Amino acid sequence: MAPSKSESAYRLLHEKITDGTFTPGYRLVLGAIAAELGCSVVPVREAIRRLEAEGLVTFERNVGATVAAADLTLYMHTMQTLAIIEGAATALSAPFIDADQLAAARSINQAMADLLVDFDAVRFTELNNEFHQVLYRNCPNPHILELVQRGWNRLAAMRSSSFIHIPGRARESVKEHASLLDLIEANAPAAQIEQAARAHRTTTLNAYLAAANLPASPL
Amino acid sequence: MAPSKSESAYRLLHEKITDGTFTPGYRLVLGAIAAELGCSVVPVREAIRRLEAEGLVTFERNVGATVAAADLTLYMHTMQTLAIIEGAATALSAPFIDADQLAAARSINQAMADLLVDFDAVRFTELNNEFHQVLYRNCPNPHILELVQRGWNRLAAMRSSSFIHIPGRARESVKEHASLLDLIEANAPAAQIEQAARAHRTTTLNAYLAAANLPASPL
DNA sequence: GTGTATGAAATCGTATACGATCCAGTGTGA
DNA sequence: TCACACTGGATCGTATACGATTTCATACAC
Repeated sequence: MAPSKSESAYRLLHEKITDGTFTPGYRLVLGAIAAELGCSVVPVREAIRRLEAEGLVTFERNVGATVAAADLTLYMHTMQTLAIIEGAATALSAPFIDADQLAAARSINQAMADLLVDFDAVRFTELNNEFHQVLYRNCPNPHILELVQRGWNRLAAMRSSSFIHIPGRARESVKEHASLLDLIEANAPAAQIEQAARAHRTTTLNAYLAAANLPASPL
Repeated sequence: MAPSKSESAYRLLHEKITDGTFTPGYRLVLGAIAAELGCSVVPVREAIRRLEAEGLVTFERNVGATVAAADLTLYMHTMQTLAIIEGAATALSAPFIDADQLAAARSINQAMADLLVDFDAVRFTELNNEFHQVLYRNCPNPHILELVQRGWNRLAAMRSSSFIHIPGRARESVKEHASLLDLIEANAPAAQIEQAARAHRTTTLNAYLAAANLPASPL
């Protein structure tokens, strides 16, 4: 069955926001979106309400919706939250990661290592996303998985406007990934895996914070 | 200004779901809710979309919305997630907790201790909620605060149907609260506070899991 | 030149209407 | 008795319409 108009509108907006077509601050005008989709405003309103509840857009009564503003601080905050939740997701997923998945993760990480020679920040980021998502693909806790997804969505939405590449981090990142995979392969205790996964994201976060002359994250 | 109909509908439903009036599985019929509120269905639909995005209701196309189902597993999962996020929120808030707040927290905990003599589970739960919320009231990270709130909402929504009191936990809980407050008062490092806050919720969670003959949480 | 009133255009908020879809209960034939 | 097509009612999905609110440009007073 064809998706409902409301669903279509939701997907369209979600995609355009997360892929950077609509940058933070972009004004979402109901009528215009409805016209583009060839539908009325009612389904579009619903879609926007959902996006609002997910934190991707802000909504002001009688004024309208805009793509959620994202300053560096919010970016950091999101990274921080994501660090915590991702750590949990990875630890919970670890017992269910099979050999294929592990191999895929190693292969992605190798591709990232290869990129270090002739660096391409955009491609590196893509691979990085893939790597992380492979790890908790079969997380048994749908609630945590949903929170991780939300975190990544926010990051993606912000990245276009505030992404900075930090020299040297890429190399460390690849190493940290490898260590994490080793832990998982060795069936390390969940708490240890969680700690490693969290530390990895926190280290990245702190690199960003340092680059912006901000104090390091306390966690 | 009077809240919009959409906002009213949202608040009404949110409240009824979280306070247990509408238990999981309860069918939310658009027309009926609209009639009760004296408005049309359009604002009600928007409200339900928001609640759906927050995980409080499930929505099936052409069928309708129901209050999100909650089995014991989901309850546990939510507790687990909350443990992690709450730990972070508490740690981040600690540097901003002033003397008044600390005193308030101690006073609430004392009231909980007093309740142990002539136990009242409902009142104890209320105080427990208050205690936790005092701790991260001025968390500097709005994103984390939002996630904590979401977690509590889910718990509240589920509690009416699946709340179980575990004998003996109350006493330990009060002790753990006191230790946490001591750490905060002593300006302990954030990581240590986070660990204590997380451990507190995880211990509670594991008590529930044990009571249900389920394996303990790995984190 | 600065600040304030005014009005029109843009946009939002919601009611109403109606076709589309689902569901439960009924009847029919094997 | 059971399986299955049918049908009526309940409910959802969306278009359209219009009043309400905001915004911004313009005109005017000081």
